[in-house]
Amino acid sequence: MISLKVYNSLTRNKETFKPLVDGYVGMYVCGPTVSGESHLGHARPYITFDVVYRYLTHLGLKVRYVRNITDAGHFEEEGRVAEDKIATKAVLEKLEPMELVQKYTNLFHWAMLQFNNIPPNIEPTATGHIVEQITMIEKIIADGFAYVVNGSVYFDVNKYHQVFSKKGLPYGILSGRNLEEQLDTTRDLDNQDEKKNKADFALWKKAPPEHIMRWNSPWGKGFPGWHIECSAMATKYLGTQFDIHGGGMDLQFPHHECEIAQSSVCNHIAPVRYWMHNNMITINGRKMGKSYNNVIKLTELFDGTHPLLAQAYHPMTIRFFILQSHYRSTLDFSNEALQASEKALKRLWEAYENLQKISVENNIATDTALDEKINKQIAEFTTFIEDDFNTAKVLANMFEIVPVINAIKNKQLPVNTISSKTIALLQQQFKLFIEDILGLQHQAAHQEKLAGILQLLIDLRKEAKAKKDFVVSDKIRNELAALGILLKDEKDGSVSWSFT
RNA sequence: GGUCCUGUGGCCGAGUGGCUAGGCAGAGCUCUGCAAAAGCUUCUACACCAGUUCGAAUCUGGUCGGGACCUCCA
Repeated sequence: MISLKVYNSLTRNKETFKPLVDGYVGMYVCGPTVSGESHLGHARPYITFDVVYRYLTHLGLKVRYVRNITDAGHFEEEGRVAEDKIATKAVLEKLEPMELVQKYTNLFHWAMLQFNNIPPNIEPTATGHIVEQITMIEKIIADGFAYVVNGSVYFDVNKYHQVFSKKGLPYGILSGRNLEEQLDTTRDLDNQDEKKNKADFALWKKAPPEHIMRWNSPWGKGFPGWHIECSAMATKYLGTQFDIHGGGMDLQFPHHECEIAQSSVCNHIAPVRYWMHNNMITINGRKMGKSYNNVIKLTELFDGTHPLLAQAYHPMTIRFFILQSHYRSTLDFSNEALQASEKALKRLWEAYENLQKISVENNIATDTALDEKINKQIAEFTTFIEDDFNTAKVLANMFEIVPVINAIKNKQLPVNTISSKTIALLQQQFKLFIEDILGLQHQAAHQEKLAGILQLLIDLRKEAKAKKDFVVSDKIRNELAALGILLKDEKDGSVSWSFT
């Protein structure tokens, strides 16, 4: 029996999670558009849903986690004919579109690895599923919910709304919008004229001659519309209805709303049971996004090259920073906040390492009140994570336990203050939550420090050699060798080192 | 114009009717050759106004501020 509660954007309620098929979970998360580098904002959904994936897996569920790669940019730019984002940039950078796509896909994968995100089980690409998308569009046309104009195909939102409202699936069910109330942003665009109604959205777009990415279709050469890829790939790999669909809140409308419409027409069933949306990362209170020109790229974050950054931040610091807030709240970025996270994570990690070193004997607690309190706090790890993944509260509880761990380690508290049973439980639960569920990992940032330490030893050895104190110089070299570090006196007088 | 979210102490950020959030920063103490670390103690809060209530940061109404979406966007 699962007692996990998740907030469902569709019902705007926390609901007890119940998989469609006992023991299995289908989860689809909107992946990146690989037309550029990922920024801090992008880190959030993938870390958030990584924790979701990890926790569901921990519950013993067999999760199929699908996260797409959008490698066919397709959107409209104001005042111009439809054009392909990726193709445009490719020209600027003098790259093949697929070369560009590969470059940013690789970079994305690298960043995900840095964050210790577990790769999805299936990572389908939009360009690899053109056939499925065309098939889906054909079905929608056959059912009368889409129309062809001049080589493009549009979804008939009004008709959908009329027919599917009766089935409890009005257009706007997810985002809570009324078609009539929307701001009229229609401008004098060629392709806007093609639409019967301004709310209609493209399923397939005719490719203008300069458009590099193009595929044959029953309607001529073109490329898929904005929203169809996710519907096609989710259906293919997770079935006509699946458990969880995740993504950023900014995708709720129109992207996810359109997915519901397309899939409902095609498969005669609403596609998703639980819609989960993470909130935005803001900077000076404003959403981080390309259009606001306020993004901090992940590479800039990791090496500290952005003007707003006082230093480089380790990916684990970013992960921790994100997990310290609830995923449905906005999270405001600042240098100060990241520095706080860096220190906090260090404190947590050191306590965790100290904890694992405490040897468990067979004590009975001398302070039963404290012992009980800690047991309660451990139990709450589960309570909190099951309350819509409240990672902030899980971490807060851990920090409440940290002083006790440190005090025992420093012998400021005797080890038998709390029972050995409690210590063993602590060791096990800290490991489970910190490493397995929150996915925090030991920082590899020590590498730089190690280099500094070795340089110091090399300098000390050099001084000893200069004084012909070979006892000391040999001691340094030999003991380092015993530790697996080889010092090499180069011909030019410099000293290098390597691991043996 | 519509839909929705939000306003917590120096900073970040939990919390949704009574009970310590937590982290970072600040102060004091203990420990300490010095420093650091660590432990203990501690100061700054719940935008404003009104209402409901025995009791509100938490519910209701209003005011003001910030934001998201309605266009690609995590």
